[in-house]
Amino acid sequence: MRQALIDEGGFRSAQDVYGALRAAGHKVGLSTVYRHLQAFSDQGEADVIHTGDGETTYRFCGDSGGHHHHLVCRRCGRAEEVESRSIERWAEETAKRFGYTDVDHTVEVFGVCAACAAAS
Amino acid sequence: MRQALIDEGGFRSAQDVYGALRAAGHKVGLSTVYRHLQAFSDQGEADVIHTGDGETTYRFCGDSGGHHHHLVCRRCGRAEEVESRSIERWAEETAKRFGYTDVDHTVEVFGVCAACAAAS
DNA sequence: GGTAATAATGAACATCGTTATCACTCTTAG
DNA sequence: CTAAGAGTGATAACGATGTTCATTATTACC
Repeated sequence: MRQALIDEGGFRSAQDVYGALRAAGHKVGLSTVYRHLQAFSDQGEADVIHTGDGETTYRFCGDSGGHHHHLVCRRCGRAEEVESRSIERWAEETAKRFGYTDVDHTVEVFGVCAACAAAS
Repeated sequence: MRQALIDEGGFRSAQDVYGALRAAGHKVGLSTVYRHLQAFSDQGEADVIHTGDGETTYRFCGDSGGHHHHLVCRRCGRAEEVESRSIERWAEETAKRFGYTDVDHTVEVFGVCAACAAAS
């Protein structure tokens, strides 16, 4: 199961993973997929991105615990882990300037990867 | 209706707006609220943020068309419009470095505003 | 090995936000 | 006044996710 998500490589929705597993012949329930995906996310083993259309997508992430963001291909879901100290600093500083505390932030960059661009 | 969203001040879900209108005595349907909110968003009159728990929140935004991000209070929904040329530059540059095109990005900062922090 | 306790599973159902239907009303043009 | 068109809202439909619970797999202990 863990392997399934790893194999997918990019950000995938629960239903995607479920479909892939079923297609591969595994008899697995949707509930189980959701459960595991959430567990992975809770343990920091997987990164989560909420797409604009209400889907939650997961991706196995080696750098557990490390704070980072993603550059995601909106066609195939492939993602690069990116990091920027300056972004973190900017967020902190901006929040402080307006008197906000307990700060958190989401930063995701979407685009079309070279492979997908070539394919079209 | 437009006024209702303006009055709310911060990011509010369709259901919130619906509730506020009903509470104010207006007889309005949920469908209509959704329709208008989406229309505002389409016309760029309102900004949209998808919260982590699958809700879509809207906020009336003066700076129509201008690209900006938000510093949002996760308690009361109040929001400050923030802007950072450096963030835009970083996103562009990062995408280019990995060969991604047709780039877009979401940047939202969440925290607890001074008022809400004081209230607790 | 055998057995009891425990955890994991998955089918069906519940929920929640959102969207589509469609009859009805309100407005506008003639 | 009347007919056409737009807007409205109650309700049903929908898709993603969460929960329930009986069944199955696993582990611990004898």
